Amino acid sequence: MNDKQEQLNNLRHSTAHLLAAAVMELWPDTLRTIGPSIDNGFYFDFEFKKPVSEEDLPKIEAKMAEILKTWTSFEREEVSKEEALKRYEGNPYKIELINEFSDQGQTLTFYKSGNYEDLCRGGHSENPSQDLGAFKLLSIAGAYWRGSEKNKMLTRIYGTAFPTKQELEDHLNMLEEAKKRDHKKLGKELDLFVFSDLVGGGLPLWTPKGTLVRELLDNFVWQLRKAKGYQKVEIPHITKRELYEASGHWDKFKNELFKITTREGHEFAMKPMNCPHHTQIFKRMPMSYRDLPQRYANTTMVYRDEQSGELAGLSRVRCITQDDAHVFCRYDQIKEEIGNVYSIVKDFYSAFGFELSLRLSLRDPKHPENYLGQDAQWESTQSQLEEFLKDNHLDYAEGIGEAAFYGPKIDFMTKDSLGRTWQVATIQLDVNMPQRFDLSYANQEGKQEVVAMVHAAVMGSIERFMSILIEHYAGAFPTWLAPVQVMIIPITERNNDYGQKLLDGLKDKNIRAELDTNPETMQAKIRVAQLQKIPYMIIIGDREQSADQISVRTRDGKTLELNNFGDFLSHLDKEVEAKS
RNA sequence: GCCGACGUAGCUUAGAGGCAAAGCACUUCAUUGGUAAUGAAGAGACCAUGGGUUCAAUUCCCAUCGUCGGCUCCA
Repeated sequence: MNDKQEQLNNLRHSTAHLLAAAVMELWPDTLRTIGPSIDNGFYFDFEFKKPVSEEDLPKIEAKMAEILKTWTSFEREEVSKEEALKRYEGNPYKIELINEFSDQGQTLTFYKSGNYEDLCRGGHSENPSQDLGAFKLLSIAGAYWRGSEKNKMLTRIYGTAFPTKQELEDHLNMLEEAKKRDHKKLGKELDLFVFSDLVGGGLPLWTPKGTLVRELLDNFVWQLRKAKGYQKVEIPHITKRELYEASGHWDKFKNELFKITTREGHEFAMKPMNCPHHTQIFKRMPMSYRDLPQRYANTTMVYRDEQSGELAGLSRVRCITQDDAHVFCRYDQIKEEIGNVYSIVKDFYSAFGFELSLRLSLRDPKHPENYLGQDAQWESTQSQLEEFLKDNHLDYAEGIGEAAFYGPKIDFMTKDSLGRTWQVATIQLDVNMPQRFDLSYANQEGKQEVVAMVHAAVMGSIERFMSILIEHYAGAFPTWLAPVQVMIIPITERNNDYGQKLLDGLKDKNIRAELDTNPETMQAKIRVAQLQKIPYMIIIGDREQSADQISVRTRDGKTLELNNFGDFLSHLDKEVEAKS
């Protein structure tokens, strides 16, 4: 962490103290817990005796400003366990922390400014009354004590703080801007997907335009995969319970499965993932070492019974379209296959100018019961992924406990418009499923050996990828992805026939074009096309028609320097080919 | 699932214990224009659903469903 970041964290942590001080003055019977700095600000968790609401935030902010005047420093004080416990009589949260810290042999410290002091390990602004002040309380939310749903739910107040008012204002403006690119809002405005109360929450319905974009994306992934020797497979969306008992999914995820009982009483489930189905395709006949790798690609929906409170637009749904693939290979082929997947992922995301961060998702050694297989297996698969990352000089973070229950992963993450991180692509190395399903091949000596399985998704969930893509482009898709690429706008009805001729010409070249013959002004038609973020508008009046020419406006409001229809077609061709 | 906020026309929103409003979109008529909204008229609402309080509930209360922001979970 650099100095600047540390100073910012200190500033925010100090502002969190200030928040707690204000709350304690306003409602003295409140129980304080903890208040760290976070990515874009800070929070503080309280147990209020009387509920507070967002309407109270201005009042708290005013109190904070008042108290701040008296804060000239943060004074550190070392305190004995007994003394610390005495200061927090009646606050079980602080008592729990104090006992825990002192059991670990930590020195207990308090930090005091003005009349407010709090148990705290430090990291504060040196001159609070000068440095603090550019802060804003943002929202109120519930949060479990210490992040466990077994614990009591506390009230969390989120806020943000910056060194200057200007930076605070810029940040708040950014949040406003982000709301405008919210995929839920744009999805409606651009007519990409809808939800229906009758169909149910978390089950998006895709409109013609949205479906088109999904298909274009999936085709792009397929082009990249095809070049690496993948083959398409297809599977049913339900299966007998026994398949998941064999895979281990039933044990681990039975509560999240949509279950079906047939009229004869047999138990089926909607598939929540595809790997077990794919194993049965591999298993259809004896395989030789010469047959490997078998690379199966399958874009298909999976269904998971997510808790209702977790659903969020397209980011978290109950039916997920995965662009899934499974590679069954020999152990000596693992490295190359992982390299192939990585190269597909890289090519795919760079076409959109996405920044990806990588995470090596490892198992949590403290909870072996959450994972299949033996320690030695995990050490081997984890180190293979790590080696791959190092060999390719890739920056990554380690995610302990982020592995799948059957194997470690390399996860690719990106952010939405509000800066929330989401996982998109994933590469998973799995030696457990092949054992469980007895997936083997005959080696050169004719002996049976177990295969390794590489699970790979490029977009991950198409729904989630769409949400991020919509926000990334603020709805203005690049031309190759735009549902409507060209809108033809005749200035008067006299020009409609000429417009139709141009439309036919565009359709002949497989360009997605429409003709706006509404009896509106040209300005109004331009506005509609503009709001739909259509990349190109062909505007034609008597002038263009008589000269057999066109005038082309882009959605940036510029006019293209060409007026020959043929020139425009080759301009489009080049742009779509370049995929940018 | 948990905490909190919110559900009014296709969309965005106003409203108040006593006949439910506006803009956009839609339909019709007029207008035929030069790079982000031509004008007029019309139609469109079980005010999320189910209970309760009240002479009277879209408004107040309770429950359910849904959405949003978090928390938890995420193969």
